[in-house]
Amino acid sequence: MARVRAVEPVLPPGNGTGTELRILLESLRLFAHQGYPATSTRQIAAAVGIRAPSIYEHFPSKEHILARLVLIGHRDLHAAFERTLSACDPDDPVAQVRELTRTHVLTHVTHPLLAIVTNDEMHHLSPELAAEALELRRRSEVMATGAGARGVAAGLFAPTDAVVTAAAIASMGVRAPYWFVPTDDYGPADLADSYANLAVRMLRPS
Amino acid sequence: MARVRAVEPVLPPGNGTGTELRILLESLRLFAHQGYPATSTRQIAAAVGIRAPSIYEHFPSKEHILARLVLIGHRDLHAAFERTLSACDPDDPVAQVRELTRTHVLTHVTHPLLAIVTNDEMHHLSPELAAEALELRRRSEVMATGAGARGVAAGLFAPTDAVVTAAAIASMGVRAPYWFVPTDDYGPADLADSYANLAVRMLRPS
DNA sequence: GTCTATAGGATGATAGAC
DNA sequence: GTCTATCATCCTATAGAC
Repeated sequence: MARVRAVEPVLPPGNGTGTELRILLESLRLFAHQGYPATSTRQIAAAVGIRAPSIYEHFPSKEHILARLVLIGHRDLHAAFERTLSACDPDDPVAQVRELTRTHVLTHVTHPLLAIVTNDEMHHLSPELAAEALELRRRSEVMATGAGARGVAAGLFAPTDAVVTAAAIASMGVRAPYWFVPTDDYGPADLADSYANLAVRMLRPS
Repeated sequence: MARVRAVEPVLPPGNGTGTELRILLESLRLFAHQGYPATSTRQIAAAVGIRAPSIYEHFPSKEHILARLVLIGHRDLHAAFERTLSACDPDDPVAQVRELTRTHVLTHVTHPLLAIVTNDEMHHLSPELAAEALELRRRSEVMATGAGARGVAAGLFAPTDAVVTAAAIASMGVRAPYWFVPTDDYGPADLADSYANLAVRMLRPS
């Protein structure tokens, strides 16, 4: 049973080179398909084309590989949220919610393996190795809920329950990598548009 | 890092008794918190209060324990969908979507550990052991999308894209067990109501 | 149905040569 | 920075006593 389609592992730019990068990419592929505990250092090494002990020249432990991938995933979303908000009219909460939702969905479906490892394997990390990613997640959540709160304050949104609606909007993007298969007719940008429209409809007074 | 709150493991009624049931319950707890590959038969046995080899009197393998839990989870949702649809006016697609969404959310938050194991650990099963659950999932999807299609045919719904909207509605319920903490003021039924209202708003012409 | 003992192999990680 | 050899431990599952 496959958890995700067999796509080539890709990371956002600027996340290592050479053997270190190849360890990250093959770990990304294996962790996404098999899960972190079911993936052995020997499997990672074989996929990279080295022996297992050589991994420890690049990472101090298997857990540190996962921690790095989880951090990359959280940094990717956080940076994208910052770019998105800074490009929005600060007095247009509807646009902010729409664009943040677009960015959330696009980030998840652009790097589906990374999204799955970041969200579904993070719980295997010790608190120490998870801390930095958790802080980035918290700050991303503040940005998203802030946009919703400004819309409520401006009378543009009237959700029955802001927390529940925010969770619903986030759920759509988080689940997308598990089922979405882009086609020539309907690509990632189309899904992002559709979900952004749904998000605004969920928040607007009925 | 916890993937889910520490709640007592519970299964729908009629899923075993005695040692077999206790193996299922402790496996449910451990699989939900640690994942299937990271949970050993010794850990399950210790939680039950027996030795590891005794498990094999009740299940032929560790994988069969997971398969049973995944099957229970899929049966639970499928049976609840059948009850829900049969209690609905066949000519009222809005009520059907509303009640199916309610049932979907309620099923997931009533048995949060089961929902997490069913959805997130199923991919560790071989195709043979996953087959029966997959068929139930397929039939549940047919029921849900059928209700949406009847609403479109009746002119009550006008989703931009029916498949994408259906995925969005399902995503809300699937993610709920990961974050929802019921309180005295806002319980599972309240969340189910909120999400059912959101689902109808997502489908109705704007 | 439960136990002890154990088979047979995989695991994460280290030591030390090159 | 990669290798071979290996440690110490854990794994699922079986054999056979009670």
